[in-house]
Amino acid sequence: MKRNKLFNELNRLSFLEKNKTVTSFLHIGNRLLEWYRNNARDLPFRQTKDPYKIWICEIVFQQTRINQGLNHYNNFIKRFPDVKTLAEAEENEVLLHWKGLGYYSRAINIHKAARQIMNDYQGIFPVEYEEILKLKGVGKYTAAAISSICFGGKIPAVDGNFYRVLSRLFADDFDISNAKAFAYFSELATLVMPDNVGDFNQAMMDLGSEICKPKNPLCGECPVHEDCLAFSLQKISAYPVKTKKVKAEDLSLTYYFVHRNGEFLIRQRKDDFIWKKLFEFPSFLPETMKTFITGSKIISHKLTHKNLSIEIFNVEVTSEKIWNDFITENQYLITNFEASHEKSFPKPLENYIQNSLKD
DNA sequence: AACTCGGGGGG
DNA sequence: CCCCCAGAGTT
Repeated sequence: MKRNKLFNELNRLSFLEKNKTVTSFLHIGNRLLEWYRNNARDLPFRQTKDPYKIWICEIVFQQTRINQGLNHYNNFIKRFPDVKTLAEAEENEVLLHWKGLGYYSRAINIHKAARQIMNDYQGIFPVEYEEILKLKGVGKYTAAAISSICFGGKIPAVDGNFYRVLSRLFADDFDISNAKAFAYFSELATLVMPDNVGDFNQAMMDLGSEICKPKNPLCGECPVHEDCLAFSLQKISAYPVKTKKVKAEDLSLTYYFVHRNGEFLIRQRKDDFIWKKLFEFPSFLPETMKTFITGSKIISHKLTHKNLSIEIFNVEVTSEKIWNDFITENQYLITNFEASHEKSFPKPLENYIQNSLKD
């Protein structure tokens, strides 16, 4: 049997092996469905099965809380209502709509995938899980979500919510930072999963975010707390188990806010490292221009794996020749405060530009 | 299999 | 200060 094979492979005594008399947990999934029918969050992508909209919302909300991404999702759909519109747009405009949302490769990949759908699938969103999986930026979770919600696919959309809910339900100490966690909890999910997988997947998301929260879960309001082993053991806070910790490293950046008559210089980043293809200020200034520096400001900014210290020098260029030479030699772009709204900047630079207007 | 990619919010 | 979030791509 596939399940036992997986557990043996992992050399681990599962909850199921300790409780061989229990053969099915389907009633849990059914109770979640009933709860979902009465308690589903009212979200703009809940009234549709349009695979385009479900796809966009799944990408937007990867590693992103609903409240943080909701405006971005609505604006994105408003500007790019369908695959064709998105595919025909410029990459920079897609990035602009991602401004401030983070993980910018999502915007680059979403644009590539739109062109994939136009070129490889004649503009028709692929129906099969294996085909959906081929789209740039679409992994196993997102493919399962789209497949189940839009096309009746029977695949659990295992994400952080699944890890948390299932590990608590079964008081399962499988390490979610283990590379096999996805396979393991996918298998566990199938034991609970009813026939309506699309609603089940969304029910698990809502339960995870509204009830079975990482901290201070509302077990008293949980529709399945009577089936929850961690709850009955009063060990909720012990799950999920996660051993791997990533430490943030320190990183210093230097920028020069080079401006003259209300215009300032920018350039576009590469698609590697941080802030892929976002715009930034020059990070180098020749000796001859350093006499134009009038001051500097240090900004602290935290990323998930980096503590940034960004020093931004204010450079007010009073010589038109030096200004023009600097631009042509380095191929910088010229913008101003108004036009800069049309480009996507890293958050700390976006804030700097906003503040520079007040001065 | 491990590492990397943002920004925001909560305790 | 640390943790987490509707994960995926790269090495």
